[in-house]
Amino acid sequence: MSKGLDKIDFQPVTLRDQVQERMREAIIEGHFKPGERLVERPLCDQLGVSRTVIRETIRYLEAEGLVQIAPNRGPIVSYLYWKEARQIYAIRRMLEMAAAETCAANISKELANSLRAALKHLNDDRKDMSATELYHATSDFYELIFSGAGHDIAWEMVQRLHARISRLRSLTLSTLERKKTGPEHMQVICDAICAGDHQAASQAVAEHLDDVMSVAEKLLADA
Amino acid sequence: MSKGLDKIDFQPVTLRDQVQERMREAIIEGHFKPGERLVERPLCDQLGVSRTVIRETIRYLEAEGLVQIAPNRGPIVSYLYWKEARQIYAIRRMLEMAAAETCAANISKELANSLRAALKHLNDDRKDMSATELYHATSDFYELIFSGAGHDIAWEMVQRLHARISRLRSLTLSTLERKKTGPEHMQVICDAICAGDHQAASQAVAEHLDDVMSVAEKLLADA
DNA sequence: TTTGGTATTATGGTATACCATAATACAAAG
DNA sequence: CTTTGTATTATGGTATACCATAATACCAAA
Repeated sequence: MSKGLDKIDFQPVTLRDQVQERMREAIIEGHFKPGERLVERPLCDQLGVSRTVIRETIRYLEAEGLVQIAPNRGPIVSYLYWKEARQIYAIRRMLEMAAAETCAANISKELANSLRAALKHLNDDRKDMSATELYHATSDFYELIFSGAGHDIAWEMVQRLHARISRLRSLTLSTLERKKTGPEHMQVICDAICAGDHQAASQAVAEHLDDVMSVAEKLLADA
Repeated sequence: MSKGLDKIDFQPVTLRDQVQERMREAIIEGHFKPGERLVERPLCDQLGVSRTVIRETIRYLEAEGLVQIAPNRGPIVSYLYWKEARQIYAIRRMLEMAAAETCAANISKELANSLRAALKHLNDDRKDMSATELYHATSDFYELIFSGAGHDIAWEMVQRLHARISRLRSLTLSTLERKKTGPEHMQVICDAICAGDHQAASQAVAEHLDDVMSVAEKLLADA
């Protein structure tokens, strides 16, 4: 129990935040297709907010890389080519390997339990989870790894990178039905980290991402 | 020679772009101190633009991590603690090592010449360069490495990370007078890459960053 | 000195109005 | 029928004005 009263850190959820969240989700989930124009005034009507809010949101998403500005045409949903996806996977690979390694080195009883719990939750409820729920559950697992490693900035970057390629995820999921190697890999990763074997942890993450990447590559046999 | 006429890809430099550039520079150069409030209307007056532009700019810089939003107080220049700077250096280290390695593996005569030219420019004109010019010249050198490696997304990330810690740069420069190991390290890096020795290149980059990092650490003996 | 109220300020949010440009449609001329 | 020029429309870009709220500072009273 803390002495005195806890500070109330009520952070007001601004309209912007909500709009940002919704538009980001919409892009990630594929409701807006790559190249699709994001015309401001219709968006205002749809979301019931003013143009200012929409425009600020678009600026934010532009910085995140989800939206591009076509000169004299306005914002469009970013295209994603293999050329870029490949780089994104490579960066994620580095960041995740480092996080797993450090996390394994810093492993504690509690952290190990949290990791196992997250994985168990993911495996048990996999069947009756929507795509978004599954995404969040997986994300929770990885977040534990990054926070366990003290790599919160890297975690933020990974999330952003992930958002940019997440439109592929719907494809990979639907076409390959997750190939079932995903969960296995995660189990191996979890075990290695909990055992404090940083080398094995790093290795397991690398293999997992190589796998995911090769699947994605087959799908993007375009530019 | 291309057949017919080249497409003119005139991208209009919008007001936003200019304001973004100027505010980013101002933060990076330390004209705005960490924690300083960025009050919108005075900024409008100073820059001679409308609030809309300022607000959009702030959203963008917020996504970049240079600006934070204090609830019910508005935007402030982000604080920077060693806890975060350390992570940023670590990430940069990974990305730059990878870029140097790949660049060395892909080395060509022309690329080697460009690299050497960039470094020569940097060394020759070092004395009569302003801090910003020196920054840009250094940046040009690294950009060659990243583009030579085909890591343009990583390059973008490195630039952003660099912006966030660049306020330290003014400190490191002024207090240690650049210790003179910087140019030496860059020479080693350049030589290794041009020789196609990817292992040495990667190693040289790592050493350089370890060095920079240790300098920064001494300065940020705070939180 | 502490309490309480008031005035100011900055912000988030909204609504418009205006202009320049790009796309489109359409009409006129060859 | 094709080409050229023009008019319309949609849109992005910019600038202002307005309101409600929260934070702050300041001042007066107990």
